[in-house]
Amino acid sequence: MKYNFNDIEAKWQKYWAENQTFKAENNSEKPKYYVLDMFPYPSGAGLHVGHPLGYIASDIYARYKRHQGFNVLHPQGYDSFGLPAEQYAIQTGQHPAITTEANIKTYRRQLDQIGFSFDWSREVRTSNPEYYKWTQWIFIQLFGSWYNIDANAAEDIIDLMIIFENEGNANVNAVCDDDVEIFTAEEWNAFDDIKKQSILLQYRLTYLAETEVNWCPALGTVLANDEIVNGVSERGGHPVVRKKMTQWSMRISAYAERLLQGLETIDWTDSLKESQRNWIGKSVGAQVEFRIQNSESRISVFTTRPDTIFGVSFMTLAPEHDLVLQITTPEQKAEVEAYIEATAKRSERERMADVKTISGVFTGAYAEHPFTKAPIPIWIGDYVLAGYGTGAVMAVPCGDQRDYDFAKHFNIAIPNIFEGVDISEEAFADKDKTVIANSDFLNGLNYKKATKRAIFELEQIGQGQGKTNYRLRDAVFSRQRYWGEPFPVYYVDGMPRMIDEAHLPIQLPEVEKYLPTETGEPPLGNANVWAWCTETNAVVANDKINNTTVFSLELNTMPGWAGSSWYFNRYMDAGNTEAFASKEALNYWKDVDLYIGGSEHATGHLLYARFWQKFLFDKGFVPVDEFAKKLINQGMILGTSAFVYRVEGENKFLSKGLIEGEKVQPIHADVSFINSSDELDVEAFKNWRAEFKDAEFVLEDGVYKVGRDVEKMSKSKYNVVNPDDIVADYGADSLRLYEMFLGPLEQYKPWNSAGITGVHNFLKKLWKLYADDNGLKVTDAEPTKDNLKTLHKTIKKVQEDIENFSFNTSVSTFMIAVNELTQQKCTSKAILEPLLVLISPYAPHIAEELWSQLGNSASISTAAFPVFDESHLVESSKNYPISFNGKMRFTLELPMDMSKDEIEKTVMAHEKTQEQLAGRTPKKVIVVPGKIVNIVG
RNA sequence: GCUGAAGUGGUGGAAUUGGUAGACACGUUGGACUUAAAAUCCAAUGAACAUUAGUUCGUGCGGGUUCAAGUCCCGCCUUCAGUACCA
Repeated sequence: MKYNFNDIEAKWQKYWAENQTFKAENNSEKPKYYVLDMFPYPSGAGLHVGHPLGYIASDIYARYKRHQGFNVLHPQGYDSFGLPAEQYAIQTGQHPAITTEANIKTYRRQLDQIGFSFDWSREVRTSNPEYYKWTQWIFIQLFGSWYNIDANAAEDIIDLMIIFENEGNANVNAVCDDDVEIFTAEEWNAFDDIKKQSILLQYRLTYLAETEVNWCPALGTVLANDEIVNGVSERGGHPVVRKKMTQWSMRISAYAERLLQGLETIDWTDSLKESQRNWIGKSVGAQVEFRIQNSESRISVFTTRPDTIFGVSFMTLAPEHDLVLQITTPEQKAEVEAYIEATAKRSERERMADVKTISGVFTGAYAEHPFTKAPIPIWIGDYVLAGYGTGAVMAVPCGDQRDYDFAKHFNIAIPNIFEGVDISEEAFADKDKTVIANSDFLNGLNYKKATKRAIFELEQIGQGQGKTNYRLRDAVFSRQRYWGEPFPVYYVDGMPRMIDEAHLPIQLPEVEKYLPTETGEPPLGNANVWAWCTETNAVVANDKINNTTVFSLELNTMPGWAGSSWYFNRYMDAGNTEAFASKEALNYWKDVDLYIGGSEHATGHLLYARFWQKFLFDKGFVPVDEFAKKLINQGMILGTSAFVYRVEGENKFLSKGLIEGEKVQPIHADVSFINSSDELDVEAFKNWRAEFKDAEFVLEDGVYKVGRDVEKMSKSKYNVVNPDDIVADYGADSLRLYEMFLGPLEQYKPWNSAGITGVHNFLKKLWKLYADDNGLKVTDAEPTKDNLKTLHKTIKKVQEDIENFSFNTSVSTFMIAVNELTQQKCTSKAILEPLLVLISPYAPHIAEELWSQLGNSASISTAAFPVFDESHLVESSKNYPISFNGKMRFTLELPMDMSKDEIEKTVMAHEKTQEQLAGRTPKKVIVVPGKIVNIVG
């Protein structure tokens, strides 16, 4: 019998699929366990060896939990809406659905051959209408809800309307737009429908609002900040302008505090929680109102240092601030307008990057200090961001370095309000050491007391109150793209209405072109006929052929994170057509027990998903308000790129050792042309591309050496290693073991195919332990003491490793176990059978094959995890290292049951000890039973 | 700047949390088998000196605590990741 991995793996993959071995049941006597991977976007390039890393880890854990007797849910699906398929459609005209379908086929084939224990009967695809029906449904729920701060939960918008009808909105404590007007019940009832709708929109959890965005006219879409480089689009280099657009937004800010608090209840990595905390950016302080001289308006500022209110010597407004043009004096008008224009030209990113330049303009206007009534000059400056707080600051130069720098630069006074502190060189911002001076009623108080007092006094005169501010902004939810979820929205008199749930899903219409329309509408505007919606249940909608648009439909689509914000709930009951999942399924599975994925989603997907989950929880649709108990970030597997060096201006390549002092241009060479000694297959490289065909190669020692560098694996860097090749050459089990063996799961590490022979050899040795040319070697022989010791040592270590997610060390443990058992010539079934169960999460195919060879008819995945028995590890004696002054000298074997005193006596009487002491008397003897004896002196 | 993580042989990485540093694997060297190669097996492999024992030095750097420090404390350096004019 030979270890023929290709046949074995194909055989068991087929068996698992046919027998639905890993199908999870929605009700079971067993305890539930839900292991989830972040689902992939099926890109056209297929999988590289880096992608399966997290899936292998989660698969090991899922298989382990099955052995432990859990009912394990381990699903997989596709985040199948996304930009690349749309880009491809723009270039080729091929419908993104076709591209996506083809890519998914490739992904599925690649995943299948690695032998994952996914329950494919629950597969989800975010681009399937049966799936996005429920994404649209959740959107409708958000639209129909508002956030009640008193209840600290989302509530039905109808309840809010009832309050408005009965008592107006004066006492409503809601998260809503800042500029909501106050009205009485009578006023509300007198409003017309449009007015009512526009007010409600200011309360809804998803709402339409004018948002300032980066608009790229050439691409016809909004760009995120990181898609802009030096003021032009990253893709194509087209100009980008700041533009106000009406967009859907998600009122995630309503959940800021709960998103922050919830972090305490979940077992996620500290770095990830910290990222989310920073992103939410809570700061506690006060909102202060400043009167403006000769004006009815007031400037509202947020400050974390109300204790320094007497140190204010100027105010700064963001250039975009609403009041700027209103308060600017005629003398300063020209200068201010020039400044505003200059800053508007710079992208937000440029402004952020350039922190050193101090710029600003005096408006000519003065505010009035709330207590001293002294005039305070009002400036504008681009170091104040319109998007944070109120877009205005009270500048306290003695207590804030930026204010200090600004004051110095423009020669503004810097009054000192701190006791015993020198501020001639820099501002003093140490809250803990603060004692206030020159500040009227705050004199002599520390930071904490002064803050409290200042807020109290501000409240007394009606010019401020305590306030908590969050950095977290509401999330823009509209995209001018084709390949995303359509909104279930139509417009009547400019007001959005939801399409009745009965008509969901609103399917994507067919379009000729995937670009924006000539009139600048999003791609969905290209649809000739798109008929869906209903006011009085009649079919009405955009129909360009008959020109019968009755109610226009929303033409934007949802962003990529819409579908991924709730998919974990869909897996619980993926086929349900009545609800996104049944109550029974949701109550049974509840939440994800273990979630594995990349840390790059820290402030995107993982925050939005928590937000939606909390919303669904508030509305009673899900039983828990955090969707994932534990989360692990797998590191990335990087590629080792290879470089050849072309002499500039010539078609001549120098070997790595010869480039010193030469002007060469490094060019990526495909890593498949490189052997394990970094030598280039020159012929293969020449045939790669026409431009290299006639190139000259300067060798060293008869070979061409390439340079190497570790980079992200990517097609464009020609450093991609395809798992298909590894599986063909070494088998899926080798790939699985090797990916784990490479290093700690969370770590970033380069792929290096050279080492895979190590784990492959291990699998061959494992096979040989069970079978040789004459067939199966396993017997019913009684296990020896050594056999049992090896087995139980391995059980203990492997169990600990899996529970700590140190999968890399258990691979070593297996190697040691197999080496020991081989040396012990172990053939005992009582040892070799449980050993297979230990190995099967890591290398399921070989384990399953040998398991069946041993005469088991059911899959190994139904076997129980072996029980650790400590008694096999207890020894009768132990080698004690004997050290003198901390330096190891020799070891002595002593019985385990010896007492401390007896050990000391025996050691001191030993001839080697006497030899070492050479007649001297030791000062001290330290005995640590089971560990070491140290003789000092 | 801030936050988080990490610095151990030629390489990837172990070290039961303060107890014989370098497990396991790759690589390298030597050997066996073979006409030869591949495959397989065996041995050596942190450094220096001694080449028989052995000795000394070694976990980014400098201190400290301890009988004993990769591990704990203080002060630095470097790398990676995230984030950034947040009032």
